[in-house]
Amino acid sequence: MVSIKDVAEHAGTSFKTVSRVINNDAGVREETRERVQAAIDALGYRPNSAARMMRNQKSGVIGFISDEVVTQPYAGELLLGAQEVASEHDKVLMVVNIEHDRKRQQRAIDMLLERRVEALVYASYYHREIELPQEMLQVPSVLVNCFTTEAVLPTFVPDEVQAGYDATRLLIEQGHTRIGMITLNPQIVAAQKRLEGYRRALDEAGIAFDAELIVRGEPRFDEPAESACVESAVGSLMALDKRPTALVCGKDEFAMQVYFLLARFGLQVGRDLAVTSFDNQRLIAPGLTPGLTTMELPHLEMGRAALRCLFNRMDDRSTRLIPFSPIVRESHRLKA
Amino acid sequence: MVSIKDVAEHAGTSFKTVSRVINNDAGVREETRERVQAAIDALGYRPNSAARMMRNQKSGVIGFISDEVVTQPYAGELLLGAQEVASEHDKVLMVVNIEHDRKRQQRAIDMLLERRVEALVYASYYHREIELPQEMLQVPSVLVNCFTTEAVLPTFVPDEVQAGYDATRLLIEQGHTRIGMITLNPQIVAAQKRLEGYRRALDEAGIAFDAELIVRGEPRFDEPAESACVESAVGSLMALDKRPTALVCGKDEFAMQVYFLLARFGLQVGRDLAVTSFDNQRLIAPGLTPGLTTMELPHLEMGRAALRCLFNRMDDRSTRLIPFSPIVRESHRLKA
DNA sequence: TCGATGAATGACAACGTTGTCGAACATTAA
DNA sequence: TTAATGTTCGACAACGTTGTCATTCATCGA
Repeated sequence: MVSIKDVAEHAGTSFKTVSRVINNDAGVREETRERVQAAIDALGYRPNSAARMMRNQKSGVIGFISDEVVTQPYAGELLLGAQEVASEHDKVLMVVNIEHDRKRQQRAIDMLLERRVEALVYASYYHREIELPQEMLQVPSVLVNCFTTEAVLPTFVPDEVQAGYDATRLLIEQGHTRIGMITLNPQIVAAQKRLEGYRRALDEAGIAFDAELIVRGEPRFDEPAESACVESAVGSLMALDKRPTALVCGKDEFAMQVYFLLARFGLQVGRDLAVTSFDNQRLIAPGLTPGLTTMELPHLEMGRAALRCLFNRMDDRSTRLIPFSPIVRESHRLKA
Repeated sequence: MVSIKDVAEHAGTSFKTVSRVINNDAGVREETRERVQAAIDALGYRPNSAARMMRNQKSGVIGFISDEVVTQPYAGELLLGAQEVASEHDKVLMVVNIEHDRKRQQRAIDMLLERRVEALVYASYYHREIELPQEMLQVPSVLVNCFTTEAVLPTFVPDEVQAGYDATRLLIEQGHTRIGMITLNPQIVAAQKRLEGYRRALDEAGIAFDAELIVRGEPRFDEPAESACVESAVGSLMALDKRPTALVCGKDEFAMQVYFLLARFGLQVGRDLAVTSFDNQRLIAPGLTPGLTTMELPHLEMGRAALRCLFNRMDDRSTRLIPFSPIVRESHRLKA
């Protein structure tokens, strides 16, 4: 590889002068600068970042550890937001997908620390508690879409309670009082907190909570995977004496299935049942008829916020709740 | 940061001996090795990869340039396959999303070359022709899911013709002879080649091609975005004197809409119309009833194959067609 | 003509590592 | 005992860069 010395020889200067030129340092005669620049272009010289890193003791790299952010639909936005802010600060992300694997996680962290990352981001694709790799305390770090029992790092998570509240409010405002909910696996944070938001919205509106209206759309971690879960959930709601007139779905996939399942009862979303949901999956939500009103997870914004935090050195250990965006289409209101 | 010299001092040896220990070089007395190891652990020493890179003239990094692989649903699998093979060879990927932006692309390439990547991967999220950044010829490179007019690099793309053929075959084998097709934007490769495969399957089965059965599900690049495109496509198919009994959909999203739209005509997928499609979007295909039979894009395999090619130094400029996987569910056959 | 001043440039060390070579020491054979 | 051999270890240079300091050279005022 061509080095600063080769350029110097070609330009007939000392290599230090070349260094000055590539760093735009003052104190180089214009004529010399041009001569050096010509040599750089002629030889196709590129500064060696490894050498720079050694001198400057800075890598310019931020480590991004994710369980499966990259492979999960829409969650990649998180990465996108992070990349955007990083590159504004002339940093690059080094992304490693560890796939929930302990060994890979350790290897990833070792590798990143050996590369002298200036900071670490740990991102989960779904909101959950994690066991913090202790090495993360050695460099400025943030958690995104995940958290630890005791808050030891700046943490950015979606505001699930608010989202549950908003999704329910949209229906209440349309006059509904019998509002069903198809929940996610109750062991995950989103399921619990969104239900909490749902109850808060009912309370506030003076609507009594009815446990019959809460049904599960997916199995618990310890239960066998079951494809018909949403089907039986919808079935049990429809079997009620007083059927719900509106439904909050735990995710857009549930909503999609609801659109289909309703047909069995001669019902239609948007005519007989109002629906809201969570995620705003681009593949599903806009393509349904009527378009699905859904709460979009703030992935992009979490990615951005986390990196801004790193650059602002706000290592205050606090947990920031990032709001969902309501994507209002038609499914939450009924047409006569 | 603690260096090899600090460790040496702590262990009472020369720093060269420490180097030998961390590299597992022969010729270190067991007792010395243990003493050094203890010092390493005590000080929390980690080798500085920048210094190693300088000495060894190797970065251990492979650059991965993508337009939007990360943000697009399922296409992240491509990245996953690449990462898998890379890490088998003790290399790390440095991923940069350039979002179809010329400047970002240039910045990304400069950055990667300055970091002395050992190879470059250029991946597009949808199969298309690209303009090759000339700098890619400076290091071993491969193209994934994209290609150049003149083949100058090893290229890995999905076998669209075969997929079109297979998707159609599945229906022909069920006895269908009136097979409609909802195509993607005809300006993209997938649309053209899959249609070619469709025609080949018909020819082979002795079924006459009928242009009326080919309708467009999405606008061309130069047309305004239109959400009702699939709707009118299905409408025109249903208005035919001889309606098709089977349908090949350009993507799972089309299929999803078809499931809904059919209801307007009192028809049902799986009873009145057999359907196949492309992509196997995890969010959609398994959740439809009946389950959608669809051709899965070989993203994972393309990622793997591309990196294997890099490691095998097979820079033969040839184009490798990677086969789709037929994901057979129920939608391609009709129940009485 | 001289020293003083400032601008332009170069010599050198250092960053942390590994390859090369030689030195020190122990062991073996004669 | 001596020489030969092998084992263990350290001194030194080099990788490509930038910061520090010194040197060269032209210019200027006295």
